[in-house]
Amino acid sequence: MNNLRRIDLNLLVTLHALLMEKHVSRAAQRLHKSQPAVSHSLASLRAIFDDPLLVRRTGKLELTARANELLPLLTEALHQLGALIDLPAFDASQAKRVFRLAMSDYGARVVLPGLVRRLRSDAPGIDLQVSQGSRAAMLAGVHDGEIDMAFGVFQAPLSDELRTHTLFIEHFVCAADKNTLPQTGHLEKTEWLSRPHVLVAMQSGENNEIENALQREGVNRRVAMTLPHWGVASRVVANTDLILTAARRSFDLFQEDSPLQLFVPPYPIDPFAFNMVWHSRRESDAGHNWLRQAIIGTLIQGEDGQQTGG
Amino acid sequence: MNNLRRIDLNLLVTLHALLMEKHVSRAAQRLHKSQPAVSHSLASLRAIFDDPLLVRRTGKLELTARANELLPLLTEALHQLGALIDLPAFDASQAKRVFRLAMSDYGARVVLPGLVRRLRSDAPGIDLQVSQGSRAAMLAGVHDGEIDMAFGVFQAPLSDELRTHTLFIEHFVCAADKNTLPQTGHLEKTEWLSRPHVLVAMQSGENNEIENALQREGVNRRVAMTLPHWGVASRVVANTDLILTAARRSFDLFQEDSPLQLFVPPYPIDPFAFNMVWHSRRESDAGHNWLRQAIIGTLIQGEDGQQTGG
DNA sequence: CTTAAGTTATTCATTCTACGAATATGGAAA
DNA sequence: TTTCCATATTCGTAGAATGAATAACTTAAG
Repeated sequence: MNNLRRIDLNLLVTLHALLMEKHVSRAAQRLHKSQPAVSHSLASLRAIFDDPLLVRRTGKLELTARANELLPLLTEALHQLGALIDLPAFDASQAKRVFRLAMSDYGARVVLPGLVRRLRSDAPGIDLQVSQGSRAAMLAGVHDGEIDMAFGVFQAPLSDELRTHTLFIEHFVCAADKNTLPQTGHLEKTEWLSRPHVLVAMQSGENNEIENALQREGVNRRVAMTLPHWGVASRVVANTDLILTAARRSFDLFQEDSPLQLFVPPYPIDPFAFNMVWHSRRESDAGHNWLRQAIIGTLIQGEDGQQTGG
Repeated sequence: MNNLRRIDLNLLVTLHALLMEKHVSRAAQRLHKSQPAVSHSLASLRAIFDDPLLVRRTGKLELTARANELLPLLTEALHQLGALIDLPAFDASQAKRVFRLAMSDYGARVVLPGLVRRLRSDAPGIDLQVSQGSRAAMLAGVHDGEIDMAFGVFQAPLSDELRTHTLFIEHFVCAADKNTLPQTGHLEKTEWLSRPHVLVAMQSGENNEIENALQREGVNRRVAMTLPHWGVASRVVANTDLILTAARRSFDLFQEDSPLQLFVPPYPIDPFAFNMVWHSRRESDAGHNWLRQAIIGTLIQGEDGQQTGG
């Protein structure tokens, strides 16, 4: 494909006209050019392909073997380019269609509010069907076409047919009742470890970046409570000495009168990439593209509004 | 495809570089152009596609939905064009391959001598396997891929997947022993009808242009002998009062000391088109193309050497 | 808020080249 | 040969692509 840089692609359009017409003057007419111009192009093409391409035979011009070989390939390729150029732009406001998304409740919390607002205003005809499943199940669904897009934490090297886009990098923050914290608004390692903790886990036994981080440091914390509901977790902490360490975006941020105080964990916890995954066959699906773009857009817009101090 | 004329296709190469790099300056570098040049191209592309294509987002350029939609299609189409350009020319002298041809003995008589000579000198590695069959069987063979090319008299509208090329238009001539003909060297209608005739027919009951012509005129001739062997037929006529009416090219022309005299039939007989037929899927097969071209070439070259006076 | 760094857009003078008018050349037919 | 028709060539020119310089943005840092 590098060689495309070396030649003038417009010559190929002229070549196509020439091979179809088998007549320089008529090809020129068809191209709205002069006969000498097309003759020039033909000379260039002959040099490029190192073949006469058109030869006189009993008065008429006929295709050489090489030209015969080129014609069908050329026709096909140019048709593709032609289709590309007047590909109609996707009109989201008129689109009527259902997309099937798969995500955890955390994903839903992060992705859906902004997206749904966007859909209602810009694409009222687009509906969503959200399902939930294990990472493997979601990927299988995407692969089989039962799911249009999956969201979550997926390890980078997926199947060749799957495409990934990192929507954002998520960090962990801690939350505790304001009244239980010192003036500084955060806890040092020892104080942090001495308090009881709440763990939010979709599935028990799933990869847990928090425990990994503590293990690396050679310390232990007491998990007084485990639950799978992000939204409930932050409410549980209020008016207790419990500490919740969870993905930043799982908190209702900037909530007035919140009894909770957020702070950076005293032990560094690996952030994780939250990804969107789809099948490569959907790459050229205008609607699918639009939705992906919309999701990316709403998440970036939401970024500012959800920014914490750190 | 008409719209391809309206835009500069080279812009699409630039577009591809831009979408791949997501970076104007790097795209320029990849294309060995300056940054302003690519920026200009980007402006043109934005006008053409009526879409920003690349937008700033947290510092980096990102693809719009439209661009995302275009990228895979564009990549595909440009790959095709790239492959087209450095398609290696077919090297007949090195080619090693077998072609399966189907033709009648008349076809063999006309096509093979010149073709085989050409193959031995220019493409010694190309072998031929010639088979014979009814018209329908030959066409079926071509259709199913068991036969690479078929030769014969085929009615114009064949299957959509089949391609036809008329190799030449064949006329009928008469032959008789020189000693049985008047000084003029030819026979008038009554004399011609009064003599016994030889009919060459591949299959009895096949379309017969000669009898058709006579029937149109409302006359009848006596066929004293029918045989399917073109080569033998002309030898049979020598030293008899028989008249042979057959395709011009079936005679060994310009044969010295031939006892036969050729002359134009007194009744006009419809000429027929002798065609080559192949499957459209072979259109872009370099070797197949070369052979077709070789066949056309040898038949045209042979044309002069076989020309009779009329 | 200001400055600095990095990137894209714009301007404009220059260079190139694709273009077409005129014409030469070639090939087939009469 | 001449005539006709089609392609190739020549060459001056108009218009487009190009890039140096620079403006305008955007983000990040001080």
